[in-house]
Amino acid sequence: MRADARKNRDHLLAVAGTALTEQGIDVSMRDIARRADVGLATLLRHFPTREALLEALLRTNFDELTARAGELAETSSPPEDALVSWVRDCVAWTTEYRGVTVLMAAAIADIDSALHASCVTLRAAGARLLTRAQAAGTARSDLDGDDLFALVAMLAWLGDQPALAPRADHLFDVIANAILTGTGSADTETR
Amino acid sequence: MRADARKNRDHLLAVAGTALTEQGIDVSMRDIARRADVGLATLLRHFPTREALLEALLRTNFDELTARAGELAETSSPPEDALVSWVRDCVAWTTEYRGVTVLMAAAIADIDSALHASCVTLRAAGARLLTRAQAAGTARSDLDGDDLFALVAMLAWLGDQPALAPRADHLFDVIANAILTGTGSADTETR
DNA sequence: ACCTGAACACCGTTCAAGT
DNA sequence: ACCTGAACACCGTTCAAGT
Repeated sequence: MRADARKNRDHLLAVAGTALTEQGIDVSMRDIARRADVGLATLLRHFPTREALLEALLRTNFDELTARAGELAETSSPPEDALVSWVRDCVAWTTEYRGVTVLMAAAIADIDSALHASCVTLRAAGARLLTRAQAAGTARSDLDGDDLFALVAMLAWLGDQPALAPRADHLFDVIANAILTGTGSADTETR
Repeated sequence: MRADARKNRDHLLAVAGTALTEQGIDVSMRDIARRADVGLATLLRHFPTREALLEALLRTNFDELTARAGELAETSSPPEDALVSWVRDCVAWTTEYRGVTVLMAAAIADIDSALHASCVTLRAAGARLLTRAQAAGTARSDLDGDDLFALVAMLAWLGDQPALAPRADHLFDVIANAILTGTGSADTETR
């Protein structure tokens, strides 16, 4: 990449970051280009879709969350605490980018989305923590990585809705509790 | 209202109904007008916003759900069964109108939304069933009408996301179970 | 190589002009 | 009273033309 292009790209990412956190995930691409004093077509040449822009912007966050899952899996703390703590981190992170949850929910099933790989990695990281807690007998045995991803998405979505957000913390506890309720009540309920 | 206007209105509602179920809640108002062979401005004069159109269209559904809550509160079936059954009905209904959940979540806090009153009524209906189950000691005591509304919204939203929908039924059971887990585990968890 | 203005097909809002 | 075309300010996509 040419030096001027690289500089342009970095500048676009910086501007996009503030625009997205301020206005939410739905800011118009035109707006971002305007803020960066750049033609719309230039922005789109660097990042052909909103997903591509987000992928570049959120890569760090995704990597951090994945790394954190790895650390938590190594520690000696109880597996169920590690799991809940990680889920909490995931949900908390999304509040920074209002509306990102819907894009992630779409990306996990869309091979062509620029966010697809990151979402799949995230799901796998969660699945490992979940399996570990299940092996210890402290998480419901009838959940898998897809379920956990969906539960995280639901909680993140909740925080995105201004009218429902006040209940987000409380319902986080309720659902975390449900995940950890153990296999006993799960068995009686699924059959 | 003049007879021709009434006829126009009914026709618009019929067309909008099929358009919304087919394409989801985000169909363009222009599209609906086109389908109805009517100017866009005419559609907007009858229904100035998307919410207004939905309010007219979904009034019947809202009324049915509210009425059903009333019936369930009267029956001799266990209060917890009534509650879960009603929540299931609510969630199932929203699958017919893809995307309606986000609008409802916004409307419950927006006095000016045409959907506000219907959402408030729905929340109250759910709260009554919840209170009844709590009085019987079969639902978590630390939930209120807002929590229940949010939980229903989360489950409805889940069904709206194609990638997550396959888990919707299973997670419905998980969350229904969490609502009914009783006050015991709730107490240990909230303090 | 990289950038950009402009044309395009869309959207919802608004209103003056028609019947 | 009720309807409507048209102008408006937006959006993301696409591409020929510039440096």
